[in-house]
This record gives sequence, C-alpha cells and structure tokens, in this order.
Amino acid sequence: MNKRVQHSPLDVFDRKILAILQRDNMTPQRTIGDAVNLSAPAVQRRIKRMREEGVIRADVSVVAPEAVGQSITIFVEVEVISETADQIERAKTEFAAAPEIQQCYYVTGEADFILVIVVPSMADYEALTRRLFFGNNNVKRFRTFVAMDRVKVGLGVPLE
Amino acid sequence: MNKRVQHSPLDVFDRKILAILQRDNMTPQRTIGDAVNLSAPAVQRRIKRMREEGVIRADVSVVAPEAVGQSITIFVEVEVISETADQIERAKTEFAAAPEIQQCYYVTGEADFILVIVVPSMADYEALTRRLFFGNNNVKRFRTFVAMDRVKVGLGVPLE
DNA sequence: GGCTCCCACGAAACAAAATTGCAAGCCGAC
DNA sequence: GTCGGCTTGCAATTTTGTTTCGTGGGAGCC
Repeated sequence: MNKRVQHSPLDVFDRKILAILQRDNMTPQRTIGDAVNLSAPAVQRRIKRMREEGVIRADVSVVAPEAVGQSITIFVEVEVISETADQIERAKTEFAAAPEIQQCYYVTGEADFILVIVVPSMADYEALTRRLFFGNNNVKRFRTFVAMDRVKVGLGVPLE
Repeated sequence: MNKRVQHSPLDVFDRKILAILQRDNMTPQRTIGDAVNLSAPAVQRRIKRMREEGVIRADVSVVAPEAVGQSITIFVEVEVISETADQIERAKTEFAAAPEIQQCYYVTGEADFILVIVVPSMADYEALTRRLFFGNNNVKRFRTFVAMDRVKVGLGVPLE
C-alpha cells in the first residue's frame, strides 16, 4: 500500500548528503559538493537517485503552526474496540484524511493509535473529537495530552 | 529562549504559497506564481519575508528512516518526579540533544513528556532507555509504544 | 598480464531558476 | 490633491541546477 521502492545501499557520501539535506534542502549542490568532497554533478546525480528510490520522501517547508493560527498541538492515544483488519484499515484511512492530524501511528501497547493534532483552539479540538471519536463507534476510549511546549519537532533521522 | 520573531499578518496569497511549499518546497516560483496569480518575483519576496519572520521555520528533505537503517519508531510517555522549573529545563535540554529523539513535547495530563524516537533496533532502544531514563533519577516512569505502521507522518499544518 | 565493459567521476557548456533594479500602480495620511 | 510608503510586474543579471562529454578506475574474462 505504501511506496515500496528498491533502496540500493547508501555509501558514506549519500549519508553525508542526506545529513545536510534533512537539515536544509536549499543548500546549493556546489556547497554540498565542497562539504563532502564531490563535484556538483556527482552530488546532483546522487540526490536524484535517492529521490527516485524513495530514500528522500519529500522536500518541504516547515511552517510554524502558531504563525498561521494553529497554536495548539495535541496528542491523542486512541483505543479501538474491534481490531479486525478492515476496521483498522478504515481507521487509518479516516485519520490520514483529516488535515488537522499531522501524524498518525498504529502502535502496540495500551493504545492502538497515537495521533498528533494541530488546531487553532480547544473548541476546534472539541469539535474534532466529536467528529472523529464520538462519531466513530469503534473507538473505545481516547486520552488527550495537550502540548505546552514543542521542545523539539522534526523528522530528521540519525545518520551514522 | 526560542525564536520569537514578529509575524506580520498573512494574507490569502501568503497562505496559498505556504500550502504549496509545505507540500513541496522545490516548486518553481514561477509555478507558484501561476497558481496564486502573482509574478515570480512577488512570490519570491513573500517567501523571503516569511523565512525572515520565522513563519517558515526550515526547508528540509524528509528522509525515509527505513532506508537508512532506522527502522523502528517508538513513542514514549515520560513521567518525572520533580517538576521544578530547572528540572524540567534540564530534561528538555537533554531530550533535545539526543539525535535519536525526533520529537519532544512537554505536555499536560498523565505524562509530562512525550517523545518520538527513531532507532535501528530494539537493542538500540533498550540502550537508549538505559541512558536516558534509568540513568536519570528524576524519571519516575515511562511507557513505551512501538509503531507498527507510520500511517501519516508530516509537519504540515492545515491552511486555507 | 592484458583486455573489455561498466560505472562513477569531474570539467565545461548549457538551461532554468532565483534575485535584483527599476518604474509604475495603489492606498492611506496629511 | 499630493506626498510617501508599500507592493507589484517586467527586464536584466546572477546564481543554481542539469546535461553532455571525455576520462579513469575496478570487475570479470580471456
């Protein structure tokens, strides 16, 4: 269901390039080349390959939520009643479709789903719970955590 | 302590531009201009302003964790013993410094911190808990959730 | 060893995109 | 009305990304 693309093994150059790109993907290829001791075209070819292979999933700007009026970040642990394959699939689809849901993970443990939600106000969150949880009769219960501080927020993965 | 930059109010153009950029920041300005009915330089100036004002926090490549051998995503709820200001500050600093910790939020509710962690293997996670939690005598307890599926992962905020 | 084939590389040429300079249009203040 | 600040579009310039081409090193095979 997801993009399953062949990943040819990454060498040291690739990793160094990734380390730079996941911090700032606007870095000129020439600069990257200098940093990793490679020519700009070589860097360009590697980046292109990694994009095609799905090693680089996307290239995005990170927007400050509070700057656009989405000032509240909320965590939710969701526990479902029935964990049949298609019930789970349905839930995944529904969660993935909601724009307020930034992240959704299907997890083991005391909860089934963990959601990261971004909304303008508590009232909006309340409305969302009504729609998403109370309106879904497969949701057994959910626990809410409100973020007071987004201490560290990123998608960077440790490299080397 | 963090970036406190003045956010001048965003108009419809800005929001449309942001909506595009947070999906794909490699979109040519010309294309963006066409989409929002503005010239490329106008788009460029707005983007520059939003970068300077901190509305756009960063521009990054999103790397597929499994492609670089970081195949396990883990959630942790951390509860601390003492919640004095400097104990909390110390914890924030420590969590923010760990490269395996992708995200760290300070939250209300039954937990104090919620962490999103990315590691190559369970053994690595075990080692990390030893260092981070058992090695920190202010950690009362922590609950672990292992992600079976990263259903939706992004930092995009709802716009429009 | 000597051979070819195959990649990945760097240098340079090239294309495309971003950036800058500038003149004009659009308010709001006086 | 007119001044001044702000934003725009267009055109020129500069920077950046991309393609082309020729070279060199390594793997496999005579």
